[in-house]
Amino acid sequence: MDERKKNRLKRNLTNIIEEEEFFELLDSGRELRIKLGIDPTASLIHLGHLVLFFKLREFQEEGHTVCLIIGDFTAQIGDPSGRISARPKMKKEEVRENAKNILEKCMQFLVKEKTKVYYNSEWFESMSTSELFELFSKSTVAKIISRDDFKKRMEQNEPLFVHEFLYPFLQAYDSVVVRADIELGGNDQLFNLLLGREIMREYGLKPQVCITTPILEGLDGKLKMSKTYGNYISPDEKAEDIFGKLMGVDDNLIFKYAKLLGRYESDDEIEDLKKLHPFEAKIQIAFRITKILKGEEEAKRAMDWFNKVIREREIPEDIPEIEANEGDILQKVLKEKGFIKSVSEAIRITESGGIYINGEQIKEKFFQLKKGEYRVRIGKTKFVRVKVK
RNA sequence: GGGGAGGUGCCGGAGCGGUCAAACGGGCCCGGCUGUAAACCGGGUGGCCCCAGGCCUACGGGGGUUCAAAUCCCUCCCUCCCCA
Repeated sequence: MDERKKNRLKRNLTNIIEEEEFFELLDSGRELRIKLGIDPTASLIHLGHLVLFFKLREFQEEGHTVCLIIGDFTAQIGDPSGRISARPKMKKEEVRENAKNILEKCMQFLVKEKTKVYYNSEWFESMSTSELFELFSKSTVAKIISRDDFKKRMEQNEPLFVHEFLYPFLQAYDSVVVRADIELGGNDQLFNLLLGREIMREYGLKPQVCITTPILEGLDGKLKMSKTYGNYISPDEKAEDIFGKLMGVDDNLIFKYAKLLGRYESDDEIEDLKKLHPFEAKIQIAFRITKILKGEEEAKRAMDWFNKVIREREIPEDIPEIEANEGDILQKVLKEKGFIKSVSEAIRITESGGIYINGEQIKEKFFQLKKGEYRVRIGKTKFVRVKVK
């Protein structure tokens, strides 16, 4: 395999264990099996997942096969990686439903013919207790608790449940079942991946190579992007929201987004972006990522929307319309129609100057509607047309 | 099995008989500024009532003491630590 291709596969990886083995595999000319496990703990995917999918896709483009493991069994246990508290256990039906959605979404970014899908309930549901204990006997307690996040939990007197403690074994066993050549994961998965390597060896298999991608920080700029933290961008969202949220990413962090999600050829391009005015750079990156997710047309529309609605504060044409009667209180109408969650909230927003009628800020806590048509803005991004009879 | 600590709003974390819809921080919302839904600054942040005021629900669950409880007592559930 030529250097350029190798470098592409190697780009954006934080760990390759072991690098020598990695290149040996690539040079072998074999069609490799690249494993990625996803626990369907939520039914959506976000940019954090996409970092992984984009990497997998690069392997597929070189002719390799992706072994996608839907952790429908492990989702019920909950991966403790990087978490300070235990994940609530999930119901089977919920997991099944999530699994279906997740899979569908994954496939939008992967090459179908080069993807093998496995559900780990296939082997764990029917595993006998003796087989299970056989698996647990392959490593030691000392080894497992040496994990950083486990140590932290214990130091901070946070509960660490036994099922969480055992989780890594199950993930490792997945690798045994699918005979992975390489397992990909986020950087915080490194421990789990490495255990897979060891466990495979214990089962007499050739140990997998472990590769990791950087953790993508969410919109808050601090925590890992995830659904539970609510700091995510999902490709399912409207182009406008994706674009807008990207524009809200911290000026410095956006370059990481560009690097991991922008599908640039090399880091030189990222360096060039950094030379631009921060705003200009962010616009370009937001556009590029939105385009990758939603296509050029929608990306253009989103950028246009951003310029008009957010920057110029124009009221968009295409807004929801509701009806009201003369004499109704605007704030109450907005609550009833679901634009604001409570009347108290509506009044609060009014008091802080967040409600505009036809472009003019209103001050009345109880704004009485007269006949006519009003274009109402609530805060920066919510609009309604109110028709009063 | 024994001993100790603790469970508070979206989250972290004060409060330990009234002045508590609950300090402080984070998050979120609104506003200002601007180059953006960045950064920074200011304000707000249970619900209901046309609301400078009033009412209703809230401090793990249930019960009790008291004019009055997040704060005291009983009981149940949950977590952490130490010893065995």
